[in-house]
Amino acid sequence: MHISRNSFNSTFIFVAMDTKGILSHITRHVTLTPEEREFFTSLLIPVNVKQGDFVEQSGEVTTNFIHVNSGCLMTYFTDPSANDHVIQFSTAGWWTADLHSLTQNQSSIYSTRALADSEIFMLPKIRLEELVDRYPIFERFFRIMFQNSLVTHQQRIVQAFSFTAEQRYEYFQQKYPQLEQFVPLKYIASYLGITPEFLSKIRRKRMEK
Amino acid sequence: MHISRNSFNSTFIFVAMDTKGILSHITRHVTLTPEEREFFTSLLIPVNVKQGDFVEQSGEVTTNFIHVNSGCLMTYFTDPSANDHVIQFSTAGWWTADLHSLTQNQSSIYSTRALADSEIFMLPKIRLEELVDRYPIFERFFRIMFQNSLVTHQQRIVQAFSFTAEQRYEYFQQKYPQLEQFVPLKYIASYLGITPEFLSKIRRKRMEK
DNA sequence: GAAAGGACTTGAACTAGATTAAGAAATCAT
DNA sequence: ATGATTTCTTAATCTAGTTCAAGTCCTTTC
Repeated sequence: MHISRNSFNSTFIFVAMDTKGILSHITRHVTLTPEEREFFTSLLIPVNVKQGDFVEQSGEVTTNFIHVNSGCLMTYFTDPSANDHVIQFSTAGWWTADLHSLTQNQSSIYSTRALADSEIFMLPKIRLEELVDRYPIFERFFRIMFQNSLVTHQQRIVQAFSFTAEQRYEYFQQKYPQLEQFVPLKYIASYLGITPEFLSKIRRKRMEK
Repeated sequence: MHISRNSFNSTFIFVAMDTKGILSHITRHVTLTPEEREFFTSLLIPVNVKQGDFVEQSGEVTTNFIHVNSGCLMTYFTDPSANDHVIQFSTAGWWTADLHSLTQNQSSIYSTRALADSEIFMLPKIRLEELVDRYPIFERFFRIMFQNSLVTHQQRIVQAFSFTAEQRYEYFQQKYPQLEQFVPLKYIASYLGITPEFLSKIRRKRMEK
């Protein structure tokens, strides 16, 4: 999979970064004391990535939860025939992580790359463990977050099996209207589980209507 | 969808039921004090259901988490064309719930029925809220359970888009070897996202090898 | 134990979507 | 600006999986 001309860049840029966004996403679900906020933000590692950079690479063991502060990431799976399948796009406010790799300490089958210049926070797994041990309110936050994520995942499974490609495309447009404007169509096709050629046909058919 | 000859049975049978199984599943992930065990089990509503009975029906608002103590349940989605799609089989030790209906108080799009006579525990949502408020260790338990469930859901999405029907069938046989022996093939086909006719063809092809 | 309904299979015709190959349009590097 | 690389589209051909229709076997019921 090739994005722009940028090659793999392992030199992350560390910077000061605004934590308002991430805190407001958390306090939408739980209430935090100033102490909890302070400790939480002290664990975050802010990183700037450029379009095309890898954030995680398949084959390596994942050690971080990732939160997108601005920009957009894409997580994809490369099958044995070397075909890529986009699993998720993550825009501002989203979390992403390979939970299997993270919890089982096994090498990941997913890669995550930046689709645009992005600001992200990395939260190391061991820091998260300290966090929830010390402040159980974060246990609740992640419980709620995973619970909501499960709803989305279940809907995607239902759709994969009961919707046509065209219906999945319509749903995608409704749910993520901003994404289509800057994500290359081939990645959208991959996310929908179809070829770029077939997405092209669907788009033409819909234009003609 | 029709299972055996049993008709809808809304008269659940309440009985004493062994809580060893459910407690051992929980203590695999977290350690409980005797007080926590006691309080937790006091919230559970044991129910016996017969093969074919509905446990939850689409169109109604879900109010319970469900844990299977013995037997087997099936959760399915009925699409606008009245075709059923099996989402999950739940055997002993599994939890099931429509999290969307449960958290948003909206009517469920899923139905859950017993594929065999089963013993289940129902945990009302409001009781769960009391539980996690009082004993945060259960917040952790459900966080871990949802986290693990997400891994499984993610794998199913990957497979839906990158495996052929035959590969999905092979994976299903490996992962749930006991299920094929008593679950009607048409439900397995539905779970795999194919027609019973096509599953038949796959099975024949594999027999000939 | 006959009849009836459901479960599973088989085969023929069909379709959603893949593959291959090529051209057009957009983007990027120098 | 120009050439090179990538993205998107179009069209022809092909295939995995569906639909429809019929037939067999098994289970349940009276």
